[in-house]
Amino acid sequence: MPELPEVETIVRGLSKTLKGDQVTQVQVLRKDSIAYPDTPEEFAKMLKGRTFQTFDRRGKYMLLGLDAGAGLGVHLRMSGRLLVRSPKQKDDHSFLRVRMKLASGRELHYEDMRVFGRLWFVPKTLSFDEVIPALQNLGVEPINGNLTGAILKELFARKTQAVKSALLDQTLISGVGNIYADEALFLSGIRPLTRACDITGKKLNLLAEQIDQVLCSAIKAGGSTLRDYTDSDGVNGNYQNQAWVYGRKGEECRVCGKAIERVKIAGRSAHFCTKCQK
DNA sequence: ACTAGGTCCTGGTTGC
DNA sequence: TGCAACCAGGACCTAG
Repeated sequence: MPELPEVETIVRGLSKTLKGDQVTQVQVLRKDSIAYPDTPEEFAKMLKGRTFQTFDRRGKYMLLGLDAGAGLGVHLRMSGRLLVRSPKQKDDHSFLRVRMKLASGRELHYEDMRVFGRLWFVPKTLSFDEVIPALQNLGVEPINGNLTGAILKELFARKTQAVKSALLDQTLISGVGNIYADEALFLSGIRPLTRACDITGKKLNLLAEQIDQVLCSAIKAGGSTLRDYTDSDGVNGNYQNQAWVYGRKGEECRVCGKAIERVKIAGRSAHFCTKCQK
């Protein structure tokens, strides 16, 4: 499940390999994967002939700028992948949802087992924000020092929900998902069920710092190794091997040795250490 | 205004 | 061994 670091890694990869390449043919194999325009035919027709120029990320959204003022938005959700493939490669295409043939002779594949991810074509007459309304409501980018304890204090001031749920709310903070939320809470010594508004200033400073830290470390490591995640070259990242709590239910805490607990919070699993997190 | 829960989707896991 | 039921999870929608 790609979160901010994985999306950032993919965008950086694509900017190196895809810049200047042109889409010569578009094949939509699963119409559900297209969020805009309404029909796959329109999507294919509009995207055909466009050239990739810029590569940006906002939260977990990829924003790819095309020539003639157009754009392509991509959200991978759970299991989406955006991969540059050589047509000679004998890959498993069972999850291929959109195939984009390129002038370079390569193919850009959108693969997505669970079909939760979406692609948006952004015509020159509209902005990314207009085509993908959720972009307008995204919260603060939590890396590069953007997120501070003071900001968290303001965001959490009236939030009675569990801090874990607040961290996953993309309108508060954009890009944090289940893995890094659990990891940042562990590193901050905060239990995921703590009400967001009950966390003190000092802890909020630490939490802001750890969120930034854990995301940047993952970017440096090339993103997480997850069930469904690979970068744009199809190479696995390697962060997961270092996970403190995520996916480690019943295993020993790397700090104190106590068994890692897992609970459900608002429908999401949360992993934590009862001794290290108070 | 805010929060919790259901929904989508499919391969993997669990349980009978 | 075989098969059905259940599970994971991000964002969106609805209900309370």
